[in-house]
Amino acid sequence: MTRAQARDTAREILKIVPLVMRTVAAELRAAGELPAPAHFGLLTVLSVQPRTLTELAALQGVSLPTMSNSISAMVERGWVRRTARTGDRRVLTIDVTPAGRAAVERVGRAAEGHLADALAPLDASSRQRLQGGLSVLLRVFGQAPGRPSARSRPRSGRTRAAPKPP
Amino acid sequence: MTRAQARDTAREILKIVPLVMRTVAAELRAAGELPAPAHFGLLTVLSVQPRTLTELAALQGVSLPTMSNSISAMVERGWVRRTARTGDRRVLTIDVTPAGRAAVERVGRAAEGHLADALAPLDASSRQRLQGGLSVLLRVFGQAPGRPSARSRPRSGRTRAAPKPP
DNA sequence: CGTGATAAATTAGCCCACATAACCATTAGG
DNA sequence: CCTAATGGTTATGTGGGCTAATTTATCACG
Repeated sequence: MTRAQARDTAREILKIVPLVMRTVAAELRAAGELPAPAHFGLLTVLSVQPRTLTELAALQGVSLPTMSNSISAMVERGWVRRTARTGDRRVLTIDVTPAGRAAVERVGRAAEGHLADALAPLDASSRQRLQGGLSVLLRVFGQAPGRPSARSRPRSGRTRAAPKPP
Repeated sequence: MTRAQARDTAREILKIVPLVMRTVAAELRAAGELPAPAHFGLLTVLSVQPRTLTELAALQGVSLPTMSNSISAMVERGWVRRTARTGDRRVLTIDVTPAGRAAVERVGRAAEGHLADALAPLDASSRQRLQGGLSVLLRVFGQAPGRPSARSRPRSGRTRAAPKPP
């Protein structure tokens, strides 16, 4: 892809993606599935197999605190569980509950119901173009590129002022 | 498009679009262009021609208060201006300042720079699929569907009975 | 020509997603 | 042991989105 093509495509993405995002979010909101837009991908990932928090954060391209908070919210909704099933007691394994699987089903159907009206009039050619484009997007953005920073705090070890004896 | 196809596509969109959104937002944030993801489309729309707040809200598919706040933020950044140039003194016309046009240029270039690395390895076929898919998305989500928002408040003149029950 | 409905925009109050910085708890290794 | 590294959580801030309520201006009409 040439530079000029990359630029045009970048601008297209900047223009279109937020629009799609808002539309989908609004539809889910209207369907009473408030907290879905960001949690849906998470649930589908976890449906494949349980993961640790760090894995999830890397897969979704968000920071660890963000993922921790998202998981907390989903735990409160009863969609996932935090369990410590490895030998290392630091790591938590997140897995989906039956309620979580049901939620994926439900949100998927809600989204379908609302998007179908917009998508239905597409002819076969357009549908193929859309799905082809989506698959390319998945390949390009598939797993959180570009945030190599995460784990490299200097932290000179002198931070410990008041130790806390239990 | 069949029902089943619509459902699959809807799920794809739910899975991919937030990913793309986050990635792009993170890149712009890292580039020091914090407030861009949602404002970029706005600036490009306004670059074509000035608009009123209500028009903008409808075009972008957001509520009027949201648009008002976004515009306020952009006014503070010096990217757009609010002027009252119509006969109707209720309506404000929003137009882009030279600084706003420069910002579009700059953000476009920043996004290009960061997306180019991801997009460049695509072959011609993938690029065409991507752009084809984007154009379909634009057609489908092009202008805020779904929010007919039939504001049918049960009108009752000046009733102000219980505004804030704690 | 008032008066009440409607329309355009703003303000106030809330929620969610994301980020950093700082912290606690555990493990690894000299 | 003691120190560094690793996995998660808490604290705090920012921004975009919403609804409800308010303000200001225009319009329809008896």
